[in-house]
Amino acid sequence: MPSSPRPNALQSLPGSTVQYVIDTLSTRIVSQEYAAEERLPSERQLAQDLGVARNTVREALDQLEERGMIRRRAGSGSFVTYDPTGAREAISPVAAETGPLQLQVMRGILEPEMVRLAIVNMSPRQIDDLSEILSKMEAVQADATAFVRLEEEFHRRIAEGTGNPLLMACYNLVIDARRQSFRTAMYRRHLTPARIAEYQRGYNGLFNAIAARDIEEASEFMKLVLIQDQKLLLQET
Amino acid sequence: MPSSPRPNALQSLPGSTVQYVIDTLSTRIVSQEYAAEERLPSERQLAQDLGVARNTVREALDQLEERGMIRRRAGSGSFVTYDPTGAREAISPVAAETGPLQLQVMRGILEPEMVRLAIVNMSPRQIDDLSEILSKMEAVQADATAFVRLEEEFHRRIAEGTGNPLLMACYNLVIDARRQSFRTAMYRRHLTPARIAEYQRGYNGLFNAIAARDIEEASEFMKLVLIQDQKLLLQET
DNA sequence: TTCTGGATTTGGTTCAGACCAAAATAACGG
DNA sequence: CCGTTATTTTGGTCTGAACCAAATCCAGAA
Repeated sequence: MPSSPRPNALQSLPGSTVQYVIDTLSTRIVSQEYAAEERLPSERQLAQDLGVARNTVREALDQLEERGMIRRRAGSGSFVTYDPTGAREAISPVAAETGPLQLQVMRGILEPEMVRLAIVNMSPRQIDDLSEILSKMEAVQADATAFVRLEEEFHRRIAEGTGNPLLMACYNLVIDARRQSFRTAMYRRHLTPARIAEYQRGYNGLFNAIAARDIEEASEFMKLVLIQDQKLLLQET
Repeated sequence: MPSSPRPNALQSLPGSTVQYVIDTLSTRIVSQEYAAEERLPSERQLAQDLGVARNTVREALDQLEERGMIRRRAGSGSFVTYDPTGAREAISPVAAETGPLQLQVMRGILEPEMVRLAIVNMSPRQIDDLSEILSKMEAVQADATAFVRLEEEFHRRIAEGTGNPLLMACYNLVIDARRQSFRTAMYRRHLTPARIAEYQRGYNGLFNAIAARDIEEASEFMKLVLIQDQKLLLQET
């Protein structure tokens, strides 16, 4: 019985059948028929329900995944990652497929060298700007989200301080991935006031080293912050 | 008759069979086995030649199309749109404003670490592919442009070997900048056959170190190639 | 020769089925 | 009650086949 539960989708539409599945599913997601962060039916189930082949469902899910509406885990299922209520920022495809560990690896490569370059290139004015960011960071008590935003800005300023456009472009990708990681992995859960204070000490030391143009010290502090991030990462199961 | 011209691809590799087709075709394109702007064999033909299903060939072509290496016209065929001479490729804004020195700095940061990661992540198949590129590089006598293209492909494969999408994305920016730099600075002026031979020795050592999974050795060879590039750079006024 | 119309080739889409590997779940033994 | 093992579920990949529509090719008519 391969007949036709579905009226007809084989007409007129651009890339018709797959598009039909995409439209159907994305509508259900946006309308929260499939709630955020919850599982949607298995591919085989969807194929049967919609009266199409599993292949077709897969292709539709591929595109939804690229759009950042769902996330898939082999053996587990497909999950909605679309938050209709919240700030909907476009996530780059790279960020989406970068895991927390891969992010840490990349940061471990870039950041220590980046701060070295920044130190020998930053103008006093840029350092002043940095200190302003630091002040705001030190004012934060418990607002994890605000703190992470400021961290991001702090890092971005350091990248700018290198004066290397290629490095800045690369680091922007890293920042995107980091923001994405923060959203999905829910760092904030573990970013307690005590830990924030710990980070503040790290960044304070980092800034002082930069202001003093102490390259090795700054590089070490940069690694320290990275290690703190890693600890936070390991807190999660 | 559907048997196996190709040894076996059904093992272990991440997305293996499709990847095999992608690698095979992109290598042929880069090495100009399929000349620029010319037709490549039909999907059905390729499927038969490579011993895979047409579906698989299609998926590979999809990705090559996304990379901008080919263009397809229904009823007509698939055509190479990759110009190894670099005549009219869109240069990213970053590449445009990145200087040769800044490029070298960035490569110095990324490449030695990249090859480390690649060594512990590359599958034997990926290493085989790498050796194939190397062979083509060693066959080059005096064609500087072709050699640089192959270098680029060699590096790209190493970046892919890390399995880190974020790193790959970053390194793609580096490659763009490098290509741009090559065009403007006219490396080829100084890329004499003698120097090409020098590079070939460097890459040969690099590959052997990778194949032997000798991390430190590989990292050193990677730096060596970089230094050779720097020398070439200094030749220019 | 030129034009026209069908046959052929080529990419585009969908289907149905098979097998794999990772994850989750159930069953079992301590 | 917990830990371990077997089973099932789920996404991931590949195959082979069929049909469509756009381009192209080619033979026959004007």
